[in-house]
Amino acid sequence: MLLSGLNPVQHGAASAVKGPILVVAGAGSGKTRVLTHRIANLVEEHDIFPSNIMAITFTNKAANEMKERIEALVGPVTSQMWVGTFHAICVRILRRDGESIGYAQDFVIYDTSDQKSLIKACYKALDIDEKRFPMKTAQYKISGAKNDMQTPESYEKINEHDYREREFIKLYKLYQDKLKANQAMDFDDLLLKTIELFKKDKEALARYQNRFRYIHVDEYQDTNRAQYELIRLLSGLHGNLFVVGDGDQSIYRWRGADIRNIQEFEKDFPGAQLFKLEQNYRSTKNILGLANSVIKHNPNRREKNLWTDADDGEKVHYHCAQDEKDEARFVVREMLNRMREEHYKRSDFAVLYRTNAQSRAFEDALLLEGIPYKVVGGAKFYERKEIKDLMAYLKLVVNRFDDVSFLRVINEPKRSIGDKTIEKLQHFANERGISLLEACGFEEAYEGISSKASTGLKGFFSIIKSLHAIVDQSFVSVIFDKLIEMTGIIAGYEAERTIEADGRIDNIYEFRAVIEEFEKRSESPTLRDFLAETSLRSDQDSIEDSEDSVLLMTLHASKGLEFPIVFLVGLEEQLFPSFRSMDDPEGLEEERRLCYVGITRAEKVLYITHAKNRNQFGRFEEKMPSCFLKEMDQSYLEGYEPKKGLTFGKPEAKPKPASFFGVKTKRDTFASKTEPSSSGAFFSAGDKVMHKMFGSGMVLSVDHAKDLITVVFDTSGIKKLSASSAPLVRNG
DNA sequence: CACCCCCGGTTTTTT
DNA sequence: ACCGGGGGTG
Repeated sequence: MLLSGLNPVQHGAASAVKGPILVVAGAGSGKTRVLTHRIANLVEEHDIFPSNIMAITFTNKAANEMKERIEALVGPVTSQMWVGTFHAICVRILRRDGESIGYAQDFVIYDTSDQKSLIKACYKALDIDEKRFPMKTAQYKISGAKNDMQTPESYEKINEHDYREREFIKLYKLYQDKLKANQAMDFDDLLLKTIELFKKDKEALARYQNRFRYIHVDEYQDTNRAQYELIRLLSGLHGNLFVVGDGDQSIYRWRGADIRNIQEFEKDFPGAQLFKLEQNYRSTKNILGLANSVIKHNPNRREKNLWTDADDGEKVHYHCAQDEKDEARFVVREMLNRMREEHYKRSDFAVLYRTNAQSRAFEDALLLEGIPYKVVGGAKFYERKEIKDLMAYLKLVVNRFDDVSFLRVINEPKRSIGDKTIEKLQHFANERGISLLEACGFEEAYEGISSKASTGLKGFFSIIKSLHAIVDQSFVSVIFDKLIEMTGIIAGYEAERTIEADGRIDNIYEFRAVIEEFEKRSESPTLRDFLAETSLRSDQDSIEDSEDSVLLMTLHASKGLEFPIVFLVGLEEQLFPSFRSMDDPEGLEEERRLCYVGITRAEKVLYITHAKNRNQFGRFEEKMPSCFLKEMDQSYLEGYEPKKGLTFGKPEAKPKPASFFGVKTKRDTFASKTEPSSSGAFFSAGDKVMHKMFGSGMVLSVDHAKDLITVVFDTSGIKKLSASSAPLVRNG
């Protein structure tokens, strides 16, 4: 009954119970359906306790959706299941059992920027020249070593005769020691430390093996060695491992994902059953045909024949634009037409690109037409300085050993504490083998430190101490409010009286709203859990289903999603495929898989565009069409005339000077002011205005330097628009 | 000794 | 956007 809606292969996969099972699931073939039905089936038909089930997903959003879909099938059974990402599940395990490997419950998680700060401190201690050995390289190498499950010790053994590696080995060792001293783990550590725990503490391993008798892994093609090892350990006793994936959609090789995991599953887990889902339920024949024609250029892939019953649909639309602005204008024009003539909603559209920097042109074009949009990832909320500062404060409240966070906020806001004071404090802490925060608790630490700086340090210490005292019995929002009050952070920004500072205040309030939302939703609304959840948020997690906005995102961020109409943009050599991947064949294959992922996100309509000229790396460059365009089977395309498409005309507009990162330079601002503005209207705060999409509203602020106007609309809320060109008129 | 302003460098993809 | 360095000020 439960499985009656499935096709025969789906049915076979979902009804299998014991042993290792591999489901090779082509794009849009209903893999989530199979996963949810299989879990529902275990509970309903085989009386497996929900608490014996674990499911590992790629994002938290996917985890929540999976729970909802299981409950829709068999009722409220998921509260005892563990459904989450690898990282979230590891945190859960380490919170309970991390003590066996020397980590207290209150360890903190370092994101990439905390990691960078720590590496910086190591550079200083080891006197490594950043110019000779860039920090980025070090960061990349450390992560690479960890993804390959190399500890500093094992890495040293392998490379002991390579003198060029000596410096890195020292760095890696010190980095790891400092993480431990700070009671912190980076993203990779979450996996490695869990493995370390299981290898060291057999009793703990047996407990988890006995509890999780049925383990599921989604997106198996993107697991790395550590993740592979982890599920091997977890499933080692009962051997019921159900993995789902598609080698053609493996796009995280650069992050350590090992495509061999899925290619060699049957070797790794003898006796595995294999199911191949090849019927696509998502896309039209034209879209699917195009996707197949691209991916077949990859050698070394498991042969697969994805097919569909769906209609041919429209041919895939190809458009060659003059430059990135023209490309964006074309895309937005098509959206407006489709909305007007075919009544598509804004949320039916997605623009997918290779690099985050490409979003700018589309944002500008959408802003101009007043179409609400959301950029997934990109300039991230949690990477804003004020948010990172607050996170650092909160981390320190939980974990007094966290020197990285201490250094970040000890002088934020200004407390007259500079390099010299820090040096003295650091010296004192080093001598005693204690953390910087702990050092603040010793009278002797203040010797030789000016009274001004001492006052600052003591004030800071007492804030953290008093918050730490209430951390276990207070709501996060209460701790947060006290923090804001005691540090005077908002008061400080208010005193600045600049638009920039006002923006920061807005962000802080938004952060507070995030906390409240967390408190309402979470089963365990502790500060510790809030910090972990926030650190492990994925970009996809921020997509809200209810919001009717056009979505802009990278191809990587689009993994697992689908949209009625997709614009796959920027198909140019050096951009997509990326210039960094061109020198190695495996890199190019991964770019091709990325292209395949992009095409197969589309349900009904797909547009593919490229620009003849593009501002890239601050230069206006002529671009060649992507090799992927040439690989596409032309019979699925419309508007692509190879000869015409391949010849270049002179760029229409005179190249403008580069403005790096899309931030408008002074020169740009000047230019835009002298150009005739479409509305010509000048607004000021308090003006009542009318907008053609958002209706009536009131101007909150105008920033001429950034050409931004902030308006609160009666029905659509607060929007930031282009001051010179948004379709706004004064109203009354 | 701390603070402030200006400038230059940095983005392929991310948990 | 953010970070760090350099140089001037208090």
